[in-house]
Amino acid sequence: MKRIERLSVYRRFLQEIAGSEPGSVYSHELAEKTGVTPAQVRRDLMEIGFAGHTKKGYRSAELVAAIGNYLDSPEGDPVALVGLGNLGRALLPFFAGHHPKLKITAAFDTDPLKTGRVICGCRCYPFDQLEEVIAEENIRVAILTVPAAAAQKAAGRLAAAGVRGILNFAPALIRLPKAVTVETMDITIALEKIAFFARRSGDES
Amino acid sequence: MKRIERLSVYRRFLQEIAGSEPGSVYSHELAEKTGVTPAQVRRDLMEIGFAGHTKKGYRSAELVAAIGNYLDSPEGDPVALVGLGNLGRALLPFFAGHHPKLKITAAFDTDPLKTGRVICGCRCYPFDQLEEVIAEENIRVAILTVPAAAAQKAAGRLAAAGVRGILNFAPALIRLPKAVTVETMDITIALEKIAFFARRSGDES
DNA sequence: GCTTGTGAATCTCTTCACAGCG
DNA sequence: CGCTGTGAAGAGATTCACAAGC
Repeated sequence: MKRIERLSVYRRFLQEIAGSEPGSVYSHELAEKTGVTPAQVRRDLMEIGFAGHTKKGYRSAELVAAIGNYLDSPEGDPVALVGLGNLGRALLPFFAGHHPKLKITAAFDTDPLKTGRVICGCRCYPFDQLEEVIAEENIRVAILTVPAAAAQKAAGRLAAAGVRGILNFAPALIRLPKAVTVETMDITIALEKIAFFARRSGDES
Repeated sequence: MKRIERLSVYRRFLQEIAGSEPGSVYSHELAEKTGVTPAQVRRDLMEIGFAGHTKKGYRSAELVAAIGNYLDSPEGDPVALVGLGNLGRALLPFFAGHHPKLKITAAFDTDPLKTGRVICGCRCYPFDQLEEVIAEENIRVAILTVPAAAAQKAAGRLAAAGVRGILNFAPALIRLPKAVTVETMDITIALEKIAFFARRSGDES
């Protein structure tokens, strides 16, 4: 559902301007600043049951709260990071302290040189302890940054351990029961797509 | 267009199994292995004008060639990497030598400590030389891994320098003339979405 | 005049289902 | 038979367009 992503984007924009604005936004402002149409903004907010006021728009602070109420789990979600290669290690500082509800609290790797440490406030465990730690910390969300060949197996273990959502960076198809949400961010495929469209538009050379 | 992504995925699968297969694939095999429906596979291949043979499926080697012919620019595309923070540096080894058509050939950063070097076969330039190097190497595709606050400005310079497609990792809306393709991979928003669905399914605690 | 809220229309993408063929 | 190719139906998501309210 794309609406969920848009709601995140609306919220981020509202938080960025918080303080320096009159307390309300119109659908066309929100739309303009987030790259969608005004009708879409209104439809999205309607869908989560948030009402505005004719002529006065939507109260910003309340809207942020409403979106948070809709999207976030109240206590926040601990996140596991599986795979401490280049990409995995780069993601740790990306999230460290940046998000109020999502925190990477445990990382896993098979390489003993990488485990036992604490990086960016995140404790690194050997891969063997995956089930144990996930159960202990009640982790439901994971980021997967292992090599493609190891992805399906790791994902299966995550799901079996209780994880319900996986953000997968490995260029591999992951097959899991549909109760588990898997979103694959495949950088190579995204680049191939972009190169394709880049070639299409304004082809000169 | 999602079809482009699926074609990339089909190709990758076919390349992975190349050699260890009978030379042909059926739409249902390809579908099964890439997570789509057989009808979709047939429709996609039809759309790029690749014909199979009733009862014998699609010739693998020719299909790979047809997809390549459709997707790739024949000479390959040099890619610029803008921003050598944690994420940018992690992407260099990710691509180094892994893709026959897409190679990161130039990287840029404002920090003089990071420039002047060659990392993973990619030369690092100061940000000032962006226009110059992009013109010289005829770069059309870029990956943007600068902080959100710098993203719009950097994207604008890239577009002005001739870049036609940008893969943006900065959590920021980028506004450019529509002749430039921008695809934003927003990790935070993807995680928020996954956490949302993770909470929805199998909610127990 | 300006907004929001929303049914209806539209557009886009996916799947169905079957003719045609080896 | 079992498979491809594809028109037609279907499902989703987006936009239109306008009533209602300030």
